[in-house]
Amino acid sequence: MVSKAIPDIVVGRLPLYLRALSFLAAEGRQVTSSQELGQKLGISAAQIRKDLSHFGEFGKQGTGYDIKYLSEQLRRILKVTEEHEVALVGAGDLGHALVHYDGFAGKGFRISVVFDNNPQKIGQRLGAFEILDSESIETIVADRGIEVAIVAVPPNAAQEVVDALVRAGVKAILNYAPITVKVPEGVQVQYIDPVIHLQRMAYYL
Amino acid sequence: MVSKAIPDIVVGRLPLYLRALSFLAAEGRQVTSSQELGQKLGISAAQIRKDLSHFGEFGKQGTGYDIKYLSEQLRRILKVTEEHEVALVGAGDLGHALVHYDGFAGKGFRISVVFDNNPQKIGQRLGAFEILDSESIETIVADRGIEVAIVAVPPNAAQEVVDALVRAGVKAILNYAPITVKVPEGVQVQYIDPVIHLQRMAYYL
DNA sequence: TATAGTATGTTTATAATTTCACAAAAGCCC
DNA sequence: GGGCTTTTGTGAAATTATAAACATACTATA
Repeated sequence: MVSKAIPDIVVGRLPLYLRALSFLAAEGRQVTSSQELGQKLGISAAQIRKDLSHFGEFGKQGTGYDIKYLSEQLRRILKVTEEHEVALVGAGDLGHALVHYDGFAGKGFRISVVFDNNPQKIGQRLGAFEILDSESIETIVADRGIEVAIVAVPPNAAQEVVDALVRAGVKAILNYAPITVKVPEGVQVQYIDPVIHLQRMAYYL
Repeated sequence: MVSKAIPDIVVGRLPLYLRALSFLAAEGRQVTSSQELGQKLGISAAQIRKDLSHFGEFGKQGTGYDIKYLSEQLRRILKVTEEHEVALVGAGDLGHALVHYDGFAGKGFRISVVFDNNPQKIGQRLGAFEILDSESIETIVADRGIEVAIVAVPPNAAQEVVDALVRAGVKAILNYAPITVKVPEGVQVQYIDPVIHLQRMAYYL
């Protein structure tokens, strides 16, 4: 395999493979195959092999993939071997849920600072965190070298928050606000909006 | 345009168009173009026109699209003109956030019943709802003819909950639990897992 | 050690998706 | 009204993605 640009769609599937491997590992399994993984994920075995082949050779013919080894390799490829610090902006219901979410553990991310612009909330505690003033995003996020942020604010505040995060040097933003935000080249945004998912399914009802 | 099977990927973009149109409408705009929409969404103008052409002709040459009219048409196509009742399973932090989320209003969905399996929570109130026993999912969801559900329970309970929802006749499930669940033909599942999105972005850091 | 059975990695073929390019229609302005 | 500009809807072309097919390598077993 020769190093070339990897299609986004391939990179997008790697976390799914990693997640499936984690579950197999949790069941005490040692080895799996592209066929088994594909079955679990609803993806063809050929596609999984092809996706992995972009990055190297991780399996053994006749046997399959060592779950622990492939997981390690995927974590390395995805750069989630160490935990990235994450700045959370928005200490509402969703922010509350995210701070208490235990699904980040061991997956490469750790919320390490929480901001809100509501004077009633600033200085209060949210889980283990003191809620900081959104005004200080630029300085604090930049000082700590945080590259990843989650935006969980109302839609009308989202662009403003994103702008501050970008100025602070954040390179990856997970946006729960249901608006498409503008960011400069080199900054990534992904969106989570339950309405979009529900509407996609409603078409087929 | 001739009626044929519409690619899923096209259907998947329609909610994005609808969302962008809603924002333009909220700004008081009357008319837009494929170019403007594309710019806002990061999608090419040609693709938007081609996507829409699967369903009919909604624009006017030289002018563009009437925002109100196109929104109506998209809502009709997506079957979100009326609000679908949604069953929410899981009254934890995430369930709490979803019940209080105001983003569903006018988008075609309304949470109308909440379940949990924790005896401490059953019978308590969550927002406007009394939390019902998950054991009663099958009867209550079926009786009310609910077709859409949101699963916000821990991963080890998700498959079981999904099975109950399927038996109750649910046809569309939005799953926040980070596992791929098995459902029979004809039942749709979409997933929301922040870790997947964060890991996708981490690759490019 | 030979044979049958598996499962990978890669090549080839097929399918799906996106982009391009342009005719036709509509608005605008003189 | 005529010419200019804009923007749609849509075939054709280009690109990208998926699936199929297969040679090779490894395991197990007799």
